[in-house]
Amino acid sequence: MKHKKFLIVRLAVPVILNQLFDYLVPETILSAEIKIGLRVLVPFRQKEKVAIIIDITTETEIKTEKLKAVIKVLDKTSLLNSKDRELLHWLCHYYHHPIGYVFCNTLPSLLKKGKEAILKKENFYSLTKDGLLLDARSLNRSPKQQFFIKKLQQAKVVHEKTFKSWDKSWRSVKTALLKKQWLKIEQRFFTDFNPITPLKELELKLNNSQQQAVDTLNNALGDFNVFLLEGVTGSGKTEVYMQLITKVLIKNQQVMVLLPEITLTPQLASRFKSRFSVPIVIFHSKLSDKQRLQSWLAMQMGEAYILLGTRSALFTPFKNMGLLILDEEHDSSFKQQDNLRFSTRDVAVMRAKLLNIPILLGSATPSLESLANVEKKRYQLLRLPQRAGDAKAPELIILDIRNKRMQQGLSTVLLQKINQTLNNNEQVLIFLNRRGFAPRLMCYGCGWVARCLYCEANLVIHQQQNQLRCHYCQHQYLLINTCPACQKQPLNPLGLGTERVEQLLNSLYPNKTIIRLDAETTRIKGRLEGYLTQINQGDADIILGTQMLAKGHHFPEVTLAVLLDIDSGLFSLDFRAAEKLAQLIIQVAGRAGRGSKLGTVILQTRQPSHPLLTLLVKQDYSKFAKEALIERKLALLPPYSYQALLRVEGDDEIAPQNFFNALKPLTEKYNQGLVLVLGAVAAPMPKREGRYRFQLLFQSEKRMVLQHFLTQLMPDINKLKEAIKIQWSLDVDPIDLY
DNA sequence: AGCACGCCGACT
DNA sequence: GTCGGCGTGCTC
Repeated sequence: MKHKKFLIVRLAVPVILNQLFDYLVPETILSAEIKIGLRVLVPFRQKEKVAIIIDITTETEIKTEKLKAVIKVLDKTSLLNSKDRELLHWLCHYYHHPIGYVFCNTLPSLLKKGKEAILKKENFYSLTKDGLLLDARSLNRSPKQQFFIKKLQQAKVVHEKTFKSWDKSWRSVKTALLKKQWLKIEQRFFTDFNPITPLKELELKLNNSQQQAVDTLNNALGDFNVFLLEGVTGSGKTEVYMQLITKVLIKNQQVMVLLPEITLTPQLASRFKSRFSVPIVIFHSKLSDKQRLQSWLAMQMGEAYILLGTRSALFTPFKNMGLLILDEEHDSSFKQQDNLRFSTRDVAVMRAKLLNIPILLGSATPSLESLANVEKKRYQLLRLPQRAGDAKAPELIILDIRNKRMQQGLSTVLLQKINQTLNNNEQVLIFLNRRGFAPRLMCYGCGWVARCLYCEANLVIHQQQNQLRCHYCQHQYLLINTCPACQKQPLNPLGLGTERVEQLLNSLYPNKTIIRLDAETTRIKGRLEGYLTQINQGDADIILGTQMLAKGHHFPEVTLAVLLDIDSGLFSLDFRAAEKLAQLIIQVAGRAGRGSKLGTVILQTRQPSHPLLTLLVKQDYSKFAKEALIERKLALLPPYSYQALLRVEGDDEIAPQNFFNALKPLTEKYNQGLVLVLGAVAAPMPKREGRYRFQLLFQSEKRMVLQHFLTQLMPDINKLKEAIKIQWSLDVDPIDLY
C-alpha cells in the first residue's frame, strides 16, 4: 500500500518558546511555492501568526491529528538568504534566545505583521530630461542603472523621443520597452557591465597612515578579517571609510556602515551623498515603518549600495555585502539592553565571518575587549596617530578643586579660564553628565531626602518644570518647598545638574549665548540639529551639555573643554567604570581644538593624583588601556574571562528568592567546577518601577565552557514552576550590571 | 508568554 | 444551578 507523503514545513513562530513548529502544507499550495526563508500565515492557538519557514520536510514527530495547515504563503522569494539565516541561528544559540523571536523580531515591523514586501523603486529613481537617473529624494542612481542609461543613449536602441518620455521611474523604462526588446538590451549591455566610478567628488589626499589603512583593507577585501582602526579624533577616519567604500562599490558590492547614535546619521549621510553617486539608505528606529521597510528591501534586493544605520540596522539582509564598518566601536549604545541583548560589534564580526568579508571597527578610544583581541591576534590594529591637516592635540589639565572656592560647582580658577576664552571670542564647552537642576532634594533639618515611590532612587530636581523626577521610571512629582517629614525646614537642592550650571552661567555672562544640550532641550525633533548648526555658525559662546556632547559631533571653534564632575566615575563599583570614564574624557577632549587653534581640556577633580587621571594626562589612552588590561588580567575579569548575567525580577522579594533556591541544584548539576557562580544578590538598583530585582552572575575563563553550561541550563529554567512568578532574562557578555 | 481548561467557593 | 477565583499545562 502506498502512502501519500505530506509536505511539512518547520516554522519559526514568534512565541517565547525555544522550538520550531511543524505545519502541513495543504494541497492548495504548490510545493514550488514553498521555500526556506519565506513568510507564511499560520493558525497558532486561537490566533493567526506570521512565521518563517526554517525547514521543509515530509517527516514529523508530532501526531498528525495535532498538525495544523499553513493558511497562506506571504512571499514569492526568500527574504533571508542562507547566510542571513545562519547568522540568526548563531544568535539563538549564542544569546540563548527563542528562535521564533530571533527570526521574526529582526524583520521590519511591517513584514512581521504580514505586509507585502514591495520595494517602491519610484521612490529611489526617476528619469530627468537629460536622460540620467536622479533620485526623487536626493538619493542617486546606481552605477548599474547609470551605466545602462548611458549605453542605451549611445546605442540609440530607442528613439530619442521615446527616451525623453520616460520621465517617471526606472520601472517605466522597463515597461516602456517590449519584454522581448528588454531582454535583448539586457543581454547586450548587462553581460559586459562594468560599473563606472561611483564617485562624485574628488577624494582628499591621504596621509601615510591613512593610505596604509586603505591599502591594507583594500588588499583584504574578499576575505574575513577584523581590523581595528584606532584613530585620534580628527585623524580622518571618515576619509579612510569613504575611500574604502569606493573600492567596494567598484566591485559592485554593498557596504554596511553602523553608528552608535541616530543623531550622527544625517551628517555622515550628507557627506556620503556628496561623495558617492550610488543610492544610499538610512536605517534606524526613528524612521517610519514604511521608510524602514523600503530601506530594508532596497538593500535586500541590491537596489541601494550603502546602508547607514544604528544597531537596529544590523540584521538588514544584503544582496552582496563587501564590507562592514562599525564606527565608534567602544560605544555602549551598540549593546542592546532589552529583549535580545546582543552586542552589535560581536554580531557584526560574526556576520563578516560568515560572509567572508572584512570588518572595520573604528574608534579613538577602542574598547578593552577589542584591544585584547588585537593582543590575541584575532583583530589587526591599524593606527592613525596624527590629526589631519594642521590640527594640534589638545592639552589636558587636571584642576585640583580640594578646598577651593566654588560657585555652583565651578571653581574660581575655572571661571577665570572661561572668562579668558570668552574674551578671545572663542567657544567653551562644558560637560556634565547629569541633567536636571540637582540630583537630590534634602531637608537640612531632619535629613529627609526626596525619593521615588517605585524605585530605590533619589528624585532629581527639574526646576524649570517645577518637578521632581525619577530618572529610572520617569515618574513625575510636584516640586515641594517644605519638608514633608518635619514640615519646618526649607528644602535644599544638593549636587549639580546642567540646568543649575546653565542658571549660573546666565547670571555670570548675561551677554553671551549659552546653549544647553541635554535630553530636555533637544526632546523636540530637529532641535539638536538646529543647535548644532547654530554652534557651527559661531552663534554660541558656551555649549553646556550631557553625553550627547561626547558623541561624534564636531565643534571646530571650541578651544576650551571642561569636565565639571568626573569624581563619581572614579569610585564606581562597576569594573568597567574606569574604561568608560577614560573614553569619555578622551572623547570630550576630542571636541576641543579640532580647527587650527590649540585646545585645552580641564578636568575638575578632588582626586588629582588618581592613577587613571595622571596616566591619561601624562601618557595617552593607549597607555591607560594597557594598564587597565593588566589589571583585568590579574583580576580575571573580562576580556580575560566571559560572563553571563541572569537577571530576575518579581513583584516581591520572595518569588525571586524561591526561584533561585529552585535553580541552585540545576546550576550545581551542570557546573563542572569551571563556571564561577556569583550570587544571587540584589541588583545594584534593587527596586525599579515597583519591582524587586536580583541577579546571578556566571563567569568562566573559557567561552566554550560558559556556553556549554548555559546551553544545558537554559532549557530547564522555564520548566521550573518557581519561574512562573518571576521574570528572568539572560544577558550574555553583559557590559553593565544594572 | 498567553490562553484555555478545570476544580472549588459565593451568589442569583 | 452558575459565575469566576487563579493553579496547571500546552502551544505544531
